[in-house]
Amino acid sequence: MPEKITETDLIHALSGVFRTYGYEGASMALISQATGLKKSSLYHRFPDGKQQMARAVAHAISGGIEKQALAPLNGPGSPKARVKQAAQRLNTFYENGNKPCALDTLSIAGDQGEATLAELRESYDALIKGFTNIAIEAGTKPKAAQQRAIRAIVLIEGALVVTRITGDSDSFKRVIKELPDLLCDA
Amino acid sequence: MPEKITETDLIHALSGVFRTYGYEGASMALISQATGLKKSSLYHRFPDGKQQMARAVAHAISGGIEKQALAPLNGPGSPKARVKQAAQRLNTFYENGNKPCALDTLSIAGDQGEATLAELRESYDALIKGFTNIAIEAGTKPKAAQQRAIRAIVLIEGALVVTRITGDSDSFKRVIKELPDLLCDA
DNA sequence: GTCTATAATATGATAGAC
DNA sequence: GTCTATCATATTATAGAC
Repeated sequence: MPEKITETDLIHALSGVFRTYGYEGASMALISQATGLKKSSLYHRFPDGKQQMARAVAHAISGGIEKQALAPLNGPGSPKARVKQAAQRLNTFYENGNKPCALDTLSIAGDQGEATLAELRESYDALIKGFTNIAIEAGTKPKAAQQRAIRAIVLIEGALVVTRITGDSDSFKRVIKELPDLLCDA
Repeated sequence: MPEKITETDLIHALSGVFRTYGYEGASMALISQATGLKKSSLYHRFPDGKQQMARAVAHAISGGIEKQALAPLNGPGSPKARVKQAAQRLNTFYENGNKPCALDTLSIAGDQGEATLAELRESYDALIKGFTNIAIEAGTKPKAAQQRAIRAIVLIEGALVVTRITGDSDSFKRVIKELPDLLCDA
């Protein structure tokens, strides 16, 4: 008797496929393989098909960034120590730079739909917000703090692209390492 | 009577489609529309089909980066002034940050083939080489110069991703503006 | 909730006329 | 060199059994 796969595991598997192959590259065949569910079962869970799956992934990521990756930013310790912890979680989330970011691969022109793109923008905003606040707390003026936050995301996304091209995750490791100073130093 | 479209125009149109939609998203229908050639005509020019088209685009870009975008780096003027000119050409090439980079969209997992990926890596190497040399000429030690070059590419690629997500090209403009100092300052 | 089977369409690719 | 017409396959999606 087939068991019901949990929503969490399902979204995680979907996330892996969409992040790795992008929206157009993530065929139902690949998705079926990655989730262990037949196509018809996937349509039972997501009646609107691939677009709804991508939307769910983007939504889960936007929530996960706030509640998982950036959680340490609101915890105890100095701002720099908290950024260090968040950076480590980001490092895990991106598998040392070897797993693409959905903000990149899912935002490429295609049929993913405006709702998914809106969710991606929310993820971006959540990151900006988290990074900006910690930079402010570390003593940077709001406007400059936001510039630092944007710069942090630019560096993360760029390093992930470079890692994908070169196969060398050094630049990503470097960005993760520099993140605390980038956001908190005077 | 149908005229023969030039190789240059053809590659340029192909480049636009692949950069915008990625390899999987660049369907033959889209390619046909963008080039003005029917699918069979495209197969006449590229007997190996889509993979060969992507390869040709990646190859043209790797050549174009050296001979077009980075040409000012070997011209007259101070290192910083030369970088400024190259940055302007890159700004044009990326259409103020609104056109994706092939290194990003064409490197996403799919059927593009190893040859295309190898060409992308050559493009990356050409950029690294050009940026590293000018940084050395500006007085930076080779090892540090290469780190600056990598950082420059990370920033460019990251800013293009952020611009695609937000629709705001400010971060890309900023990177273009900062490029001379980034590569040449002490 | 998952499955097998099937449908309708889009896809990459080819044959042959002009 | 480009075209129309066609092919085989892969694609997204649905119907209905268990």
